[in-house]
Amino acid sequence: MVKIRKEKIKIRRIDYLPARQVTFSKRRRGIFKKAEELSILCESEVAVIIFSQTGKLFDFSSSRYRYYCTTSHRLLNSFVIFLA
Amino acid sequence: MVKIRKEKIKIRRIDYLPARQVTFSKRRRGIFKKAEELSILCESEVAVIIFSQTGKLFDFSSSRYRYYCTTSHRLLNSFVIFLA
DNA sequence: AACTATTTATAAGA
DNA sequence: TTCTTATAAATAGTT
Repeated sequence: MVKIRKEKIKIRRIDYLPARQVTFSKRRRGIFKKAEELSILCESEVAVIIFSQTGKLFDFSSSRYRYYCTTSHRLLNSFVIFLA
Repeated sequence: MVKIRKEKIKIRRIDYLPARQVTFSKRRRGIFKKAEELSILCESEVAVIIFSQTGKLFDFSSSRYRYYCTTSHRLLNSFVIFLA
């Protein structure tokens, strides 16, 4: 039996770590999907860069161009370049 | 009277320019909203970079760090940097 | 990972 | 560009 959500969630930090991790995973996939759809529907270039709280990098790019995304974990430093 | 959508849209290029522009505007806002929500809910850093078909840059970043996003319109060249 | 009621996004119009 | 509204899609909470 599935317990039902009765009201909208508040957009604030999810304190409980396991729930936060699950939401991170679900919504990250959601954004990447939206990004890909936008790029196809509107023939545009879309890139998404996400750092988890632990500094892990997740990225998506629709680019047909040369594309580079990297991170130095310790420095939480990243960059993305598109080149036509 | 609002005409009703009867079925799901296909994810393919929208040929009719005005419709493509409207969709671009709506979905761009949607992604930025999702990006902000993810960053708050999961205390993560999220950046989104979008080029319209005409090369105009739209960007969002949740970063609390130093952040830079730029484009050379003519070259369709962009980069983003996060620095902790 | 799967389920599902509810919320949210959004396509087509106005 | 903003508002409307019905439908599609995302997703929170749980299993």
